[in-house]
Amino acid sequence: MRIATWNVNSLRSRIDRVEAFVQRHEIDVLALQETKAREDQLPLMGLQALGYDIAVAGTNQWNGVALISRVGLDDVEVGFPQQPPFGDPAAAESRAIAATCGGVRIWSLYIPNGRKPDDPHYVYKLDWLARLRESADSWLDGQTAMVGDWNICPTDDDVFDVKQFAKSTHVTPPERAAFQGFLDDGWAEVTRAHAPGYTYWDYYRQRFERDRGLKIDFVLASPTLASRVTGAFIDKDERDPAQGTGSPSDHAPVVVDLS
DNA sequence: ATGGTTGACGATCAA
Repeated sequence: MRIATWNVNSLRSRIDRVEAFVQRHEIDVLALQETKAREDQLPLMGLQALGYDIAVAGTNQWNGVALISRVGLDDVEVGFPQQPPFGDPAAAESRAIAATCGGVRIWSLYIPNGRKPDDPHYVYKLDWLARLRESADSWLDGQTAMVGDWNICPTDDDVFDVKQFAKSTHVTPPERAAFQGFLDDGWAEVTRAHAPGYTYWDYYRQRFERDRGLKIDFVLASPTLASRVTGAFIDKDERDPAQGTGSPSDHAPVVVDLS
């Protein structure tokens, strides 16, 4: 089975790319983030015609997650819709959706960005991660994957220039500790060993062309699922403005193969 | 410190 995760930065504007991507790589399950639309706005007929079932969560233009599967899509669950403490409904919505696909429980996650370390959204990010970790502990026994945009660079190697991020989110010790907490609990990050390199490049300053990016998209697997991983790769072509139709997402998809 | 780019119920905000 082949699964993938992709922060698509608007599913409406990227639907042609998504359809081409799942066909090109014969993807069985695709987790999407930043879909940026309600389900009734999404042109999903093409994916359905290709044999995919679709589950969508999200109602605003910033967040939104989805799961697309051609190997079953059962027991769909929308997770962690709690309001942030400062009461910003836009930040609260639709950051997690789960389904069982081909016997694997898959969570598509869009961890809160945090904006700035002194912003209330940063507190919300850490709180959200703590809540996810609490729930995730009970999922370790199964064949479970938590995939998506974690908005954390776990190591200095995951940032093109650490000095430039001195006053930024994604690299602060509390964020890294939050990520490490999942690993301490027994989750395995299964993409890094097979697929080094960045997964995100900002749109401006020709960051992609100069390979000045971040590694923030990860697949965390429960022990039994991790033992099934045979490979992984980052589809950098999908981030290349010179390839495909229209502008690319600022993230590249990450693909993982399971035995 | 600022700017640069992209997307969306666009006249700014979020990333």
